[in-house]
Order: sequence, then C-alpha cells, then structure tokens
Amino acid sequence: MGRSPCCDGEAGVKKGPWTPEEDKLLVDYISEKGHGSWRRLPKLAGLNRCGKSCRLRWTNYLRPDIKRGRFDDDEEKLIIHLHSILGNKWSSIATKLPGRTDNEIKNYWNTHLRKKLLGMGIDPVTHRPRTDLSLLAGLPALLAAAGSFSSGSGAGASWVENMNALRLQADAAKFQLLQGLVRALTTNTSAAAAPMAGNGGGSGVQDHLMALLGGGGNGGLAGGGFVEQQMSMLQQYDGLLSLPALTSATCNTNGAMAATMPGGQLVGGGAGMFGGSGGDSFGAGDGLSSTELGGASGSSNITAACGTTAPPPLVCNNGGSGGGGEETTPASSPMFFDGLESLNLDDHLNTDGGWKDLLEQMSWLNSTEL
DNA sequence: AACCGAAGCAACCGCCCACGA
DNA sequence: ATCGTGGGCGGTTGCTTCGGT
Repeated sequence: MGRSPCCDGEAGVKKGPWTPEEDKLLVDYISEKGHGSWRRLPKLAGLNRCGKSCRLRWTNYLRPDIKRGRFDDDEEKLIIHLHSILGNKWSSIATKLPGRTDNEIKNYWNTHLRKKLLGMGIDPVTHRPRTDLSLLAGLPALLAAAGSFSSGSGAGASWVENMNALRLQADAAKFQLLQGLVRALTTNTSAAAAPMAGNGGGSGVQDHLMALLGGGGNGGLAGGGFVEQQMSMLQQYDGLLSLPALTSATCNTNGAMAATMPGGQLVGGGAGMFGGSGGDSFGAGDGLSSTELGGASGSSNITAACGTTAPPPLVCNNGGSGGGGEETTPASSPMFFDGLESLNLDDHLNTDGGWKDLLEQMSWLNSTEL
C-alpha cells in the first residue's frame, strides 16, 4: 500500500509553473541552510508549495551543477548504451552523465532518441532490430480501400492509385525489415563472422546471413530465429510486391485485382494478418487467408483477375568459389536481393558507422518506383 | 494573420523502498 | 514485526512553442 501523496490535505498549495520569485526563495533558502527536510522546507522558506514540488524544482532545474542545453553526440551515445544495459533506470543513467538529471534524460529519450532508434529500425526497448510490424497498420485499410474500389463504391481516385499507395507502403514496410536485417548482420558481425573464418569460401554478408540463418544459437543472434523470421517476412513481402504491374492495361476494366502470395494464397488485409508478434504470424508456409480480405469494410471484392506472380522459394548462396553454394537471389524479388547486391554489403561491414552508411544508401528502396 | 497539429519539456502523480521509532 | 515518514523513481499530463497551411 503506497503512502498518500505528500501534498494531500495541504489546501491552497500552489501547483504549476514556478515563478522567478519562487525560484529565488527556494535557491536562497537552500544556499543558506540546505534543504533539510523537504516537507518542512516550504514553510521555512516562505513558499506556498509542497515539499515534493520544491525537491523536484531544485533537483531538476535550480541545482547549480545542472548542465543545460542540447545533449552532444557523446552524451547521446552514452545514454543509448546505458539504456541498452539498464533500461528505463533514468536515475542510474543520470549518475553517468554529470550535470544531467534523470528527468531531462528521460524527456530527451522519449522525445528524441526513441524516435531516432525507431527511424533506424531499432526497437528502443530491446535495442534490437524491430520485429514488430506495427508500421503495417495501414495495410489492411489500403487493401480494404482497394476492395471498395473494385466493388465500385470508391468514386474518385482510380483504384490504380490506391494500389500504388498500397505498394509504396509495402515498400516502406519492407524497408524497415531490411533495416532490421542489416542491423542484425552488421551489429553481430563479430559473432557471425567467427564460424565462417577459414571456410575458404565467400566471407561476405551472405555468409554472415547463412551463419545466422543456420546458426540456431551458434554465433547467431541471441534471440535465435530472428533472422529466420525476418527472411520469412521478407518472403511474404516479396510475394506482396509481386503483384502484377499496376497499369490499367494489366488489369481488367472493372478494377478487380488480386494479390497472390507464394503458393497462390490471396493476400488479405484482416486484423489477423499482421497481428501477433514475429514469427507466429509469418512463419514459413503460413498462408494468408483470402477470407480476411477487406477487413473492416466487409465486402471488399478483390478477385483474381490480374494473374499471379509467385516468387520462387528463397535459397541461399554461399557466395564463393568453393562452396557449392546455393543461390540467394530469387529472380522475381529484385527489390530486395538486387538491392543487397548493388549495395555491396561487404564494403560496409567492419567499418566505422558502416551500417548507418549502408542504410542511407538503402534509402532508395523506400523511394524507388515500382 | 490566424489557425491547427506536432513536438518539446517542466511539472505532477502515484507507487515503492529505506529507515527509524 | 509493524507503522509512519521522507525521499526517490518512472510514467504521465498538460502547457508552451514551433512549424506548416
């Protein structure tokens, strides 16, 4: 049972922003006598505030050793590093950043660093590549919209425009997954590279990828299976992106269309499609039910009128000369695999900030017209 | 110039823990 | 062992500022 708030029963105690006069009273009193008992301080200092408010104001704002202004790069890095170790232990983190308060660090994290990590495809809670697909929340609606157009209720913009929007969003989603994948590869280079050392074959990123894929904990990611999940998701997206070319010529005039997954399943937009966490929703071989098409709009009338393009199964390439390797380049998944090749991932591994550089170069994936 | 939404941040709230009586 | 108090913590709120339209 928690104790009652310190200000309970203190009728008339002021709340809200502090005035310069109040600040001066507080600073003058503490400078002269120290804070002593925070509960008694307000009365002694002539403040109509509760002790807790005084303590907060002092520790977070008025303390003379407080360092104000923007966080520099070193501080940012340190916060991110400490957060990856300590989590939301802001006070503990603050002890490593002289002059910074826990509140300031917490605010900075929530307003800047968190978004920064998210933008880099890193989960700010786990500090690992994102595995959630929340960014796909709009896909069901887009699919539903496409369905409504196909059923004739969407006067106005053409269904082609809607589907292009859908595809662009799918690209964005894919881009996030790629970021996560590359992050996994590059940040685990040392772990991933070790098993490959001396194998004589290719030592490139695809070997790292294979080490991770096949690693199952041996040199792979701590969480195991992450990359497998990612690759499985990518396969699913490759299927989604293998929609027929979005020109009116390729579809029949009533606007009906279909999105077909490997194996011929229709791509649906129901709540269950992208729900759940990670692999359960995207395990290899998972079918996406056509019954989920349309989602909330109900009668989305997406039909298989445009033909299908099912990418071949993902196989892998040991990349080199000796290997007897498998091939990592499904022919009909150019967005992903051609992208990886053209970026020459090896050049970016083991270099300072290499993965950041890489992600920047990969940005074209998010803007390339299909 | 006015409006509006997003972002930033100071301050508050409620809970928990340590400690002494 | 129990209770009351002081202090600290993380999460949340709401006001202010900023930028876009």
